[in-house]
Amino acid sequence: MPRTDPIKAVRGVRDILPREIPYWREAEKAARDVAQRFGYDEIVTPIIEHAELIERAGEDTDAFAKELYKFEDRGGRKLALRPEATAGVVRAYFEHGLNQGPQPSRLYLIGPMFRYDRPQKGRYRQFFQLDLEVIGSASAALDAEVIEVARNWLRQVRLGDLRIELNTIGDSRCRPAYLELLKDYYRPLKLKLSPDSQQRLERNPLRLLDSKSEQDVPFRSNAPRITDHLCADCAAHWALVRRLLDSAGIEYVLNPYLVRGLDYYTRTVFELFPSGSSGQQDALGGGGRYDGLAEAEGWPATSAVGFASGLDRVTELMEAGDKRVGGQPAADVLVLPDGDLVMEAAEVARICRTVRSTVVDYESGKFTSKWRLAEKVGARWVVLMRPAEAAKRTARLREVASRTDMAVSWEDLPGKLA
RNA sequence: GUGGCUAUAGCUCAGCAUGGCAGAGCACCAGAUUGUGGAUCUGGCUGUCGCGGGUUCAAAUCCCGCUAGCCACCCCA
Repeated sequence: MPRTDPIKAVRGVRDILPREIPYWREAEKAARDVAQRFGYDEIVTPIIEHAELIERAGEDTDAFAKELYKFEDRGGRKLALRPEATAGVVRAYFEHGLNQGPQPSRLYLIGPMFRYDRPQKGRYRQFFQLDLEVIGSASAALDAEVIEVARNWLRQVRLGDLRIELNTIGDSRCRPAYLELLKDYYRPLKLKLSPDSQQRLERNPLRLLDSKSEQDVPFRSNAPRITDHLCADCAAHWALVRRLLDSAGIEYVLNPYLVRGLDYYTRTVFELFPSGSSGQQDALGGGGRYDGLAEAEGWPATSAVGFASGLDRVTELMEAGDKRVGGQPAADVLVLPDGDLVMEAAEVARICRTVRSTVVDYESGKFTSKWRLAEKVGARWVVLMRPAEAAKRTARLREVASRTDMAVSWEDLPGKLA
């Protein structure tokens, strides 16, 4: 028989091992707690959507062209694995008439997203996001609220030491004129720009502002700023968002070079970073207002604002910052039979389990060395069973920390352990 | 998608330049010892050396291809 290769995980996806699970649980619980306190309802949408739903949002960006998991199902439908939550949530909002209820709808979603990207640490092809969306209101107060929810969540998972970067990118009334100004500024400099930026100049000039290339950086400080060219409504909105954040005691830094990749974004954009970091790939999350998306997807024009955060990175930082040694105990009680006491040990474990989590070490082996296992399991008590005692339905109960040791009848174990 | 680095035991890695018996620490298993305990000592197990091909008497080592991970870029909806 030829040997077959063992089948490994698909490129770019990963297993979340038991050691990491407590952080995921904690992050999710904190998200639900905070979201619910602000009146957000959970929504679950499918992982697969019509490819067109996703593609409408950003037709000619690289991201959608190259990084979308796209396939045909057996019925010939062109489908995609969702690369983000917003498009699906907005679809569901209209499709099920949430737009007919009280406005706005405050929604949150936790789940896996998929992008066919070249993998790196913290960048997986399947990754998990917490997503918040407030659909059906243009109020600046909601821009600030979403930021506050995001910040409170990160605080609750001990990542509250944040730098919140904030900017506005105008709307369909004032941005086109600004983009022309920006192009006019950069065109004479074109040959001095990086090759990437030369390409972006006509197609997506906003991205020149957040280029990381050393060639490009010197020119941007003299570039026109959107904040000097906002229409009256956008300027008022922008001022109000900042006032609301100020009065909420939320600190932020204005970053005139913070932009978002897609056209449907309007007005407020923001990103949250751990305070120490500077790299853009360290972002814990980001979001903004997207008053143009609903219309791009064929629904009535509807204002909305949202936030998304990668749970993979958040849980990674939670774990890195966790001073506690060792994991959660897997069980409180370890039953340790000495010799052939399988039936008896199972019965004693069943008794202990009425009050405490309990495991039995059924493996035969040197009795004395089994103490190590008690430590590894994190047990607080060990129940020692020897044949002579077992015959009388008694055992020795030892408390690991205090090293106390007493003879106990099986029936008294729950009382002692409680 | 582009460029670079890497892949050897469950984990962290040495060995590779200059081809010649597959190694260490940790972990695991067993034994001894410590008042039945985390320490110490002794012994042991664990390898398609990422995969495939080539060169060679001989390949973990050199060459080519592939796969995967990591770093930077790109992207970040």
